[in-house]
Amino acid sequence: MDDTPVKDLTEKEAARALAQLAMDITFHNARYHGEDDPAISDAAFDALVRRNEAIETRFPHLIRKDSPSRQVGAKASSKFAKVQHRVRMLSLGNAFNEEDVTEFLARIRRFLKADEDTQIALMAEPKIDGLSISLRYEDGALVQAATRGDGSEGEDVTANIRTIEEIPQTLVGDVPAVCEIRGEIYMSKADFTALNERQIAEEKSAFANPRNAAAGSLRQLDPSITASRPLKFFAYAWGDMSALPFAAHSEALEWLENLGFPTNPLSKRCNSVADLLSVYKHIEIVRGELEYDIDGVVYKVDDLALQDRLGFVAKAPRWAIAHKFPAEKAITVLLGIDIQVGRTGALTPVAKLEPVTVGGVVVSNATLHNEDEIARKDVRIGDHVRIQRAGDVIPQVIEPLLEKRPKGAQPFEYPTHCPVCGSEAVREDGEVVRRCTGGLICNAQVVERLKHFVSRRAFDIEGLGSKHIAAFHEDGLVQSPADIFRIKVQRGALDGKEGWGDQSIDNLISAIEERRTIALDRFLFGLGIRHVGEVTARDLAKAFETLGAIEDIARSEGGAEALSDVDGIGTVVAEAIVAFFHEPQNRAVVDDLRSELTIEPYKNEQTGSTFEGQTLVFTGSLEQLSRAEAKSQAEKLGAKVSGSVSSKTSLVIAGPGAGSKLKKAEELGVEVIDEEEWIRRTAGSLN
DNA sequence: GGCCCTCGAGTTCA
DNA sequence: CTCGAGGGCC
Repeated sequence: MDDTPVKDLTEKEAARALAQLAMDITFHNARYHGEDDPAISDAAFDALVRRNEAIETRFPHLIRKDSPSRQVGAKASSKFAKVQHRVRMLSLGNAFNEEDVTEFLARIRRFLKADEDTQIALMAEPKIDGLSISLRYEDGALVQAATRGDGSEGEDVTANIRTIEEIPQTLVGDVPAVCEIRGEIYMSKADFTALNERQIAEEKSAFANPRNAAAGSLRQLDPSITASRPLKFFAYAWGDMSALPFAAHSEALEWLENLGFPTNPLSKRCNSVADLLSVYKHIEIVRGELEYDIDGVVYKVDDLALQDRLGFVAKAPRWAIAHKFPAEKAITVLLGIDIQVGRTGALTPVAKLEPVTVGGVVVSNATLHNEDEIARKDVRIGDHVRIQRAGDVIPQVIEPLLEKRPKGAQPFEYPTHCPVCGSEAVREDGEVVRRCTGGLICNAQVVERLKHFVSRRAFDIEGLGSKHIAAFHEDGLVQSPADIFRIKVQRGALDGKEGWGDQSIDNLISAIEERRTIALDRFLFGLGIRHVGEVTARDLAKAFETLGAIEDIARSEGGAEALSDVDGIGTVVAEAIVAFFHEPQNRAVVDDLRSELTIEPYKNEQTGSTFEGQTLVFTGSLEQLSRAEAKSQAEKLGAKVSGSVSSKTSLVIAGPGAGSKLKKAEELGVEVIDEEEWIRRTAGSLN
């Protein structure tokens, strides 16, 4: 401990000292409470606390939010603070067999326009079954640890992470000013078993598997409990970095190791599908002997420059994939088949199962997808069925065991009417899904739409989850989405209701108020227009920028064509949008919402590029770039990519074999360039 | 007209 | 996570 007398500290030194003290005290506190051997003596610990107090007394304006003096007796905050990830935390696509892996590499080659002879190095590493975490170091000091959450926003678990021995509190040596190190927190199998024995001895409930034990341990509000749980860590990725001191994934792993982070010893560099598969097989063989659970092997393109070119698809990178081990299977009895009604009226069958443990989790429901699926598999109520957890998560019925079929078991008769509102349920030509035609008279549809409206990717109103919104609808408090924003006015209706105290009502109301201003893309997604999901909603917002513009287009003559000019929107989606905005009930809902809300126009990113705001059309074949890559480049530069040439088109990039689009561009006098020129013009602005 | 890639809409359990 | 279907290229 620095022992400069408090009175001699400059403000800057004091601030730094407080930061360090906050860290140290939290750490030692956890050690003290959680382990038999505290790292320092009680006297030394007291000295830290006293010094912290003294500095705070002298510089009250420097008291930190995470000051230990505030935390004493104040750990009751029921949740962890939210943390925005500066760089999204990824999820991965999956491969389930060798064919998928071959296809993964073929896709990469296609995208990069690399032929068979070009070697693309990849890293293969075990996929640890734990929890992803992001550790932020500033000037070498661990300042924040956040869970993955939904990938863009996680929870602050810094205090708990500080109790994990394997995670360095400081990075020594010449490291970038900002380093976000990412990896997996896990609990070893042996520690898990021991923990469960302890839990049982203390008459507490046991954890289902090491992953849950690790998750439960990390999400403790009291870091001392986390400290008592033997959590471990493997580093394998990074987020926000002020500089990248490596150019390949393999180099990154070495760098991480040199900084003192545990990295997985089974990671291996590969040059072909065959290499990848042999690593996979090896890991599969040693899997049982590893001291931690893994659920597959991750393959990543090694070269970061190539990763950068490959970019992302929705939430997953094109340059990585998880090759999953075969799912664990189990046999149980099909007790019944429930029919659920979704927000679009889709009737979905759900299998009710005799509870059974699969992959460490008790499963009692499984999806049956649709009518045809039940017929194809010929599963009947009363059958013994084989089930598995697909990708180790979602339970699914694989097949019935015919030899065990009870006598008289009848094929399942799919309902032709909605089980909720009784309206007819029909299958459109060529569609697999049977839908309730009740529309807004169907309670199930109304409730599901409301749930969608408040869901995380739409309005995301904290404290107003699907259960609450369903209850509010049941009570007649919320009929249509806009009613949510009028709850404040009727707060009396909530008074005295079970589970709603003054404080929780206040919290709910302020959470609702927070969403009274909403981004256009979230708003559009929340409306639940058929075929308009998160991505299409963003594309629409990007293309038209305001709700008014979208409504005008949709209601105008030829609106569907105008909409389908947007890349990614075709006739079916365009017509769904047009239909939505013509339907009087929907218009009423939208107008009602508009009177309650401030809808923020979409701000197209300022990239400073000359292509910003332009509409580009690629036509003909491209020789150096793949179309997908060209498109992602254009978008990176803030341009829109359209599929057809119109008066709004700013530039056409034409390759050999261009036909009608090129002709039209010439007619309209739109500038046309070739691929070479495109590459030249974009060269400086892409990194 | 067929194929590939993406997206939407459905799903479970802790 | 999976499936089906829409969009767009070839």
